[in-house]
Amino acid sequence: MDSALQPPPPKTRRRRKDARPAEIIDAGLAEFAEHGFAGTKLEDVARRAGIVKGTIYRYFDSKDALFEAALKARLTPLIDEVEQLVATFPGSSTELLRLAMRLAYGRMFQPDAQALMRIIISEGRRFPAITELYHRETVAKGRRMIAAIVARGVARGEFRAGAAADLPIVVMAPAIMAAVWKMTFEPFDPLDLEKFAAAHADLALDGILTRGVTAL
Amino acid sequence: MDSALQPPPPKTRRRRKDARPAEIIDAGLAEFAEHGFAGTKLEDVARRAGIVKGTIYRYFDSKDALFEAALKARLTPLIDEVEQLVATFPGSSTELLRLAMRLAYGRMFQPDAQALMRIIISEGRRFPAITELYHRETVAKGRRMIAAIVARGVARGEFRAGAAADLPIVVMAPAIMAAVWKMTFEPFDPLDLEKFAAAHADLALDGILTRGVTAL
DNA sequence: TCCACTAATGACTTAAAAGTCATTATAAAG
DNA sequence: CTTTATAATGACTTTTAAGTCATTAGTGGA
Repeated sequence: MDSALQPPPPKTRRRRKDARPAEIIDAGLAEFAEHGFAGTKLEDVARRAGIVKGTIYRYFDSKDALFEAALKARLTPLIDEVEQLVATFPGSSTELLRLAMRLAYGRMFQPDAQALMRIIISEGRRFPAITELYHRETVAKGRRMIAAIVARGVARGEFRAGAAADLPIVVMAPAIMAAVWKMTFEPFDPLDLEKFAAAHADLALDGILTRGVTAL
Repeated sequence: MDSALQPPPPKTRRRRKDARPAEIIDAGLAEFAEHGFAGTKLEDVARRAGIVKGTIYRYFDSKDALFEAALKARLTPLIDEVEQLVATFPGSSTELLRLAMRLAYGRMFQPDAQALMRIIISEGRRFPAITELYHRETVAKGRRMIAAIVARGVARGEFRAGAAADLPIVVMAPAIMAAVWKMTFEPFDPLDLEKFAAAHADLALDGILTRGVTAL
């Protein structure tokens, strides 16, 4: 059932200079996500990539080098155009926020994004340069995006000002918790992403929408 | 400046049969939190505990055994009485929710609790039994507590029913994100806990409170 | 004060995984 | 078809850290 999917590994040697690095990186990312940096064996990475350990060293100088290369290669920066979108979006801020949340959920739960996140959380402290890069290209941009959306909503009178509007990251926070939950407790206490995203939107919107009358 | 705080390690051997295990566990927990399971060297644990590697084996059979013992020893279960509290609390559900949030923030950001959390997130997949224990004693109880509070609020007409009330964990989610944030991005983008907790309460409450009139 | 028990030591063995390199075999060029 | 360059191999060395144990020395009891 497993071997039926992959083409059975060719018995003959193959020289594939330009396909190798990406394959090694894929294999490495998967192993690093599963076992952490220290727990990953290059022999396992090699096996997963269908090669032999020595071959890795033709393309990467060391385990460290592979680790950095893998993360850098698979780190997809948030496109800056998202900010453009916020500036030119025609609809209501509620629609815009919902759109942003859909984008966030659609993206954060991709296997690759999850692997990256897990690695950053687990190993980030030991690789500050990479954490900083990840933060700059992903986290900070996401934060700015939410801030822009909330600011727009407040400016147009659709969202109320207040503590949440001052620290807009709190609006997206549940999505991040969901990601962490999935990578940790999913086997024991699975989380229904659809329902969760709905609950998140429900909570966030009714917390941030202006209303005619405020109770209490 | 470092050596001024600790009493300088005694040059003479000391026999301290009953103090050792806890000291080794403390040292181990710190090292595991910092370097992960595979990345932790028992020699470093020993140095941190002011002993020598061999001594660890007098008290623990293996690295694995120390790891499990350390986590189990420092895992403080949420007390079941919290549910009692919910049942007998005299004030409004808003007050009760705020109280629960204060408890959660007060507890989750203790160094020990943070270390535990970081280890569970990083290593949990490889130690399912411990993850399950952590989930049962901490996560599930916390979840039940929030659910009880929200249910009470809905029953008393203070909180509105809806998606968020159906999945009450979303109400606490931002606190968990804050914990993850602190353990990962604090050096690059520090998070002001006071402000964050306020923003969280602001968002959550205004999302969950019933109101006379609902806009849009 | 001395003895006996055992906590603690540190030098040791073992295991495992990182990293190296001479050899082999593939593919592309002539 | 042959040659040449080099990607790939796998057996190798080195390094690192887990785990062992005979020896040493604190400590509580006689």
